[in-house]
Parts: sequence; structure tokens; C-alpha cells
Amino acid sequence: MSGENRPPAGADADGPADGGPPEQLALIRETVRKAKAPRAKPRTWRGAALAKELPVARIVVNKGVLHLDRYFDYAVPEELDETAQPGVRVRVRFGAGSGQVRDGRREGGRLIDGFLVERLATSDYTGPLAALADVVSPEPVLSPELLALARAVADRYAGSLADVLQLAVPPRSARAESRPSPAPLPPPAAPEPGSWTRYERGPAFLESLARGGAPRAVWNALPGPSWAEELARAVAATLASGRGALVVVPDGRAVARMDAALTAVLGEGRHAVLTAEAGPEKRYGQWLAVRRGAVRAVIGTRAAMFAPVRDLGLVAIWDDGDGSHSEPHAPQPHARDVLLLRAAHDRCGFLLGSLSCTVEAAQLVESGWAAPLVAGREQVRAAAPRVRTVGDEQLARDEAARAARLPSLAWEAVRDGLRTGPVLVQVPRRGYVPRLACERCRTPARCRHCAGPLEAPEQQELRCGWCGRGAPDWHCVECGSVRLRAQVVGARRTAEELGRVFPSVPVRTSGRDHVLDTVPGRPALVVSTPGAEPVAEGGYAAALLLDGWAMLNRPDLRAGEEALRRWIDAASLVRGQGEGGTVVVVAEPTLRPVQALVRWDPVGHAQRELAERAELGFPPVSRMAAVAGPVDAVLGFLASAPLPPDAEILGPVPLPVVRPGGPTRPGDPPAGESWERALVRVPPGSGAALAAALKQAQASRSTRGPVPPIRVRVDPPDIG
DNA sequence: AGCACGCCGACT
DNA sequence: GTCGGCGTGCTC
Repeated sequence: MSGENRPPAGADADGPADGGPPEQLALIRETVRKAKAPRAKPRTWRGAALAKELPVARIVVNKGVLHLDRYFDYAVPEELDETAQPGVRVRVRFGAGSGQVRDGRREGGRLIDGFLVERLATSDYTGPLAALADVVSPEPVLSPELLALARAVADRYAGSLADVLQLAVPPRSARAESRPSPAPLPPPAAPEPGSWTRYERGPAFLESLARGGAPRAVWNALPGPSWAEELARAVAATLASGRGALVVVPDGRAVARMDAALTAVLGEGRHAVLTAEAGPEKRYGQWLAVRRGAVRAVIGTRAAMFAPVRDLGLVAIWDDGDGSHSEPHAPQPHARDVLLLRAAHDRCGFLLGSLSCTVEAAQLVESGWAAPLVAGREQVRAAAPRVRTVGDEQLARDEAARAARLPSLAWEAVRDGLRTGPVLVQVPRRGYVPRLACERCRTPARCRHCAGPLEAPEQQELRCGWCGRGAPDWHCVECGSVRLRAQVVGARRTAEELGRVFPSVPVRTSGRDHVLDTVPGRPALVVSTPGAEPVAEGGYAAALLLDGWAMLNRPDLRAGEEALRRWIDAASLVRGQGEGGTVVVVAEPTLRPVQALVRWDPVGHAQRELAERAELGFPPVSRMAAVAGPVDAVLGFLASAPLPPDAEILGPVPLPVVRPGGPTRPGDPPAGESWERALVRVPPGSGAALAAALKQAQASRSTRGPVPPIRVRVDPPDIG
């Protein structure tokens, strides 16, 4: 299906996937030590009895601090010899105070958790080794594969191994560990291709998996509910080859659908579900069943991306554009990139599926690393609804629309739809912040120097949100207009008024705090925020996508892609145009994402976005990192970081101050403090050097005295 | 981050 | 002499 297994562009093409170079300081110190004293047999305080074979244990300690991101050697006491095997959890004394001996025990170190990485005959460390305090449990939870993956993720995101391990290995539950896992089942028969026949290379993809191959594909799924079953068949094909499979989906609803689909295709007992919802003990039990090889297929939300599946044959991610694939805990890895690293490392199959298409997905195809898995146009036309647009000019001319606050085309679509079934109305969430755009043609206003988004904070001077330079003489590059606008629309009110326009029809709502899973096929108005749309029995007769303008003008590089994804996701719940399914989107028909929706061409949209990002030096073609903190600290940090010569620093610019007691998001500065943020941008190929530099600067920073806090994030998701 | 060591000034 | 200030450096 695709060529040899070189690493994917944009993922780890420019990063050492296997460990990375040792830091220079450590290297020098190591050399000096070796010169002074050759490898020593371990001596412990007071010479307690040690294991006879391989008396040294290499430990990774559970401390996320970056200057402790290396291994520490400990002596293995005789009584722990048997259980102290690679991969087990251990407790060790760790901390300052070397050389304090009292009663034959070393004092001063605190007991902390860690993992045993390997057993060795000798240590490079010249001092006397402390002894392992305890082996927590004989369960080898950290396999060499998982360790290598965690190392690669830490390097890619300028984070520490310990932080990644915290995400990758769930907390222990002794009860779950003591329960035996079920006996593994023999591989099932290869499945029929089913609805994969709708895709040109679908059956071939399944056959390759079933034969033990490692095909890699970016799959643009046809609208409708079949994707879960199709993913389940890909899993089944992989199991048939005697290998394991892993599927990561964005949320609990998608997990439930995959769970049902896998049960239908494979029967009971062949797959594990890894979600946080299950509670720690149950989750650890499932995780253990996977690690022990009792279960070979895994589905779950993002934490499952590290699932220790044995003999991995396929990693798959569904809807990679969904924000919940981004891990909020340090170092904030994205499930797509973790799975890319796994695919490259384990040389297994890779499947990225979505109804829509991200720029990153397009890049995987563009670079040749993955093959496109798409349906022909006639399949798309049959499955997708008819899409019509209502632009602002049309809206302005439409007297009836102004009076009723509803364009007549939209009114007709709702009225006609309600004759045969439910009608979906999508309204943007409140809190969507539109960004500045040309008043006439709606082209986003960008900085002349770095192409960042322009902002006018609190009616102040117009300036760039990235580099902070002012833009007093801005004019639109497309049409020459000098006027800007930012519009916040009364979306909810419009939806409420819809209910008044159709008083005899029940109105149901689905949103953040109250999400409906399904609605019956009877006529009803279903008002929903993006992502919370219920599935309608038999499909919606029509959908109304309101206030596209607000969706498209958020101050985010992904605004267009995200709006299109939200629209496609909603429109995919509508019947195909053969059955009369109609979608009306209220947005300017000349805009690229709107046109892509009308043509139902998310892949083409992503390809054009990718070309543009390459031209403007935007991620994912370039790689960026964000450095946030008090302005002096940010500047000092950047000055001390050994950035690659091709790195470009944008800003810093002030971040919005969080009001005490106000809403906070992870990553926000502490309430009341004024922080600034700089962006560091490097061209393709320098991503690994950037991450290494940021890591080193963080490590040397924390060794010297109390320092003001700094937040570093590789691949920040919210750059304007 | 902790935590201990060490090299300087005021105290019993 | 020796108690303890916190500046500096290490953690197997």
C-alpha cells in the first residue's frame, strides 16, 4: 500500500525516534569519570549482601524535573534479586545528602517510586551505590517497547521520560494485579470487507493487514455511521494475522460506538476498552489484560495511545482533528503523533480516519508516507446531502430574513425537512471569539512581517498577535479595503426564534452540559452545539448550520479546518441527497471552507491549506514551540537556549490577564499575573534540534536557584 | 524541587 | 571555639 518504512514527515522525520543524543554535559562528565576510575563493582554502604548475578539495577525515577531525566544505578540486595526484573515498579531512596551513613543505612534520601529499566553487571557510577529500597510488585509493567516509545515522545515534546511514563503506565491497583487475566483466544478468521468495498483500495487495505502487512493510510470516511464498523473490520483483519490492534477515538460516545461495532464483528471477549470513566481498578485490570497478551485489540480515548498491545499490527486514530486527542498533561503529546511514532517504531500498519481532513493528515499523504484511502466521487455524491449556502449579501437583500432573522432559503429547508423527519440546527458555542477580518471580503487580517493574526485588544492600537508589531496602515491584501470588522452573532437567539417560527414542532437541545446521544426519526427541531449533535434514527431530513462567520473567524490558525470539520460532522448525520437530505449553511459562499463543504471535499481543502502553510512558514510544515511566562523570564530563557541557527523568535507578546475567580484553562498564567508568550519557529528538519534546545535550557534553568515559572509547549494547539 | 555541605560573621 | 547565615551543587 505504501513504500518503505521511513518516518513520516512532520512527525519524527527530523527527530531521533530512538533515544536521542546524550546531553553534552553528561557526556563530558561520563568521560572524565571513566578516565579516573574504570567501571566499578557496586559497593553499598556497609556492604549488605547483593544479588550474585547482575547486582546493578538501572532505574528511572518518577520525577518529572528535566535535569533528573536520566537513569540512576542502584544495588540489588540479595533478597530482591528474584523480583527485581526489568520493567517492575520499585521504590528507591533518592535525594541530596550523599555520604551520610548512620546505623549502616543511608539517610537523607526520600523514598520515591521508579521503574527498573535493566539489570547490569557493573555501573558507570563511581560512588557507592544505594540499594533498592523495595520492589513494589513483580508485574513487569514497563516493557522495552513502551520505554522506547516514552523516550521518543519525551524527546519529541521537550519533556521528561518520567512525565510521559506517568501518562503511559496507569497507577497500580494490587487487587487488579492479583486477579488472573483471561486466557487468550486464537486469532479469528479474516473478515469480509463489508462496506470497505465502497473505497477503491479498501479491500486491499484489509487484505494487507490480514496477511501480516503494515499498510499506512489516511482514510477519508464517507458520511454516515459505517465508520465504526469499518474500523472494527480493520481491527479484525489485523487480529486474523495473529497480531494486535489499537484504536484511539476522541470521546466516550465514539468509544461506545466502537465497542458495539467490535462486539458485532468479533464477538465478546476479544477487545479491551481503555477509558478513564471505568475507574482506576477496572481500567488497570483491562490494561493488564492487554499487557499480558490476554486481549489483543484495544479501543479507547487518548490515554489508550500508550496501551501495551503485544505484537502490534495496526494503530488507528479516528477524527484526529478533535481537540481531545491533545493530552492536557505534560508534555502534552497529541495522540496522532504518538501513534505515528509507534507505527514508525514498531513497523506496524497505520490508519488515520476522519469524515473530514486535517492539514497534518494531508501532509502524511503529501509526503508519501501514507496512502490516501478515499471513495470515488459517485460514492460521495450518493452518501452526502445536498449543501446550499446563504451568504451575507443574500441575507442583506432578503427582506423577509431581516424581519424574521432567518433567511428564506433556510426557512424553506427546515419546513420541508420537518415534513419527513427531524431537522438539526447547529449553533456555535458561546465564547467563540471572532478575529479581525476585512470588512468587505472577510479575508483574515494578517501581519505584514510574520503573517500572524492582527488583534485590537480593548480598542487599543492594531497589532500582531505573534510578533507584537503594530499595523497602523493595514489594508486588505485581497481587495484593498482599509476597514476591519469583528462580529459576534446572536446565535442562540436565532435558534430560539426558530422554535417560535415552527410552534407545532418539539424543540430539543443538546449541548455541553446535556448531550443527547440519539433522537427518534420523528419530526423535531434538534438544536445542538458543534460536537454534541445526536444521531437521528434514519438520519436527519435536513440541517441548518448557523453563524458560519463566527466559526470561521476565531483567532486560530485552524479556524477554517475546524469550521469545515464541525459542518461535515453535522452534515454527515443528514440523509444522502438521494433521500432528499439537505443542508443549509449560513456563511459566505466564496470562502474556501464553505466551498469545500458544498463540494464535499475536505481532502482538497486540507491540501490547499497545507500548501498555504508551507508558503507562509506555518506548522505543521514548520515546527513551532510556545514559551510563556513573565516577560523577563521568557527573554532570559530564550537567550540561554541553544536554539538551532535557523530558529526564528516571534514576540513575545502579552497574554490576556486571567481575572481572579474567572474561568481558567490549563496553560493559562496564574490569575492576576501578566505573562507574555513568545513563539519559536524552525523550518522542516530542525524540529528535533528545537526540542533538544528547549529541553536543555529548562534543565539548566532549574538547577540554579529559585526561578520564575516558564511554560514550554511544543506544537501549541492554539496559535492565532 | 529539596536538602546538605561549606565558608563567613556574632555569640557563650 | 562554635552556632548558624544562606549561597552552591547534587541527587545512583
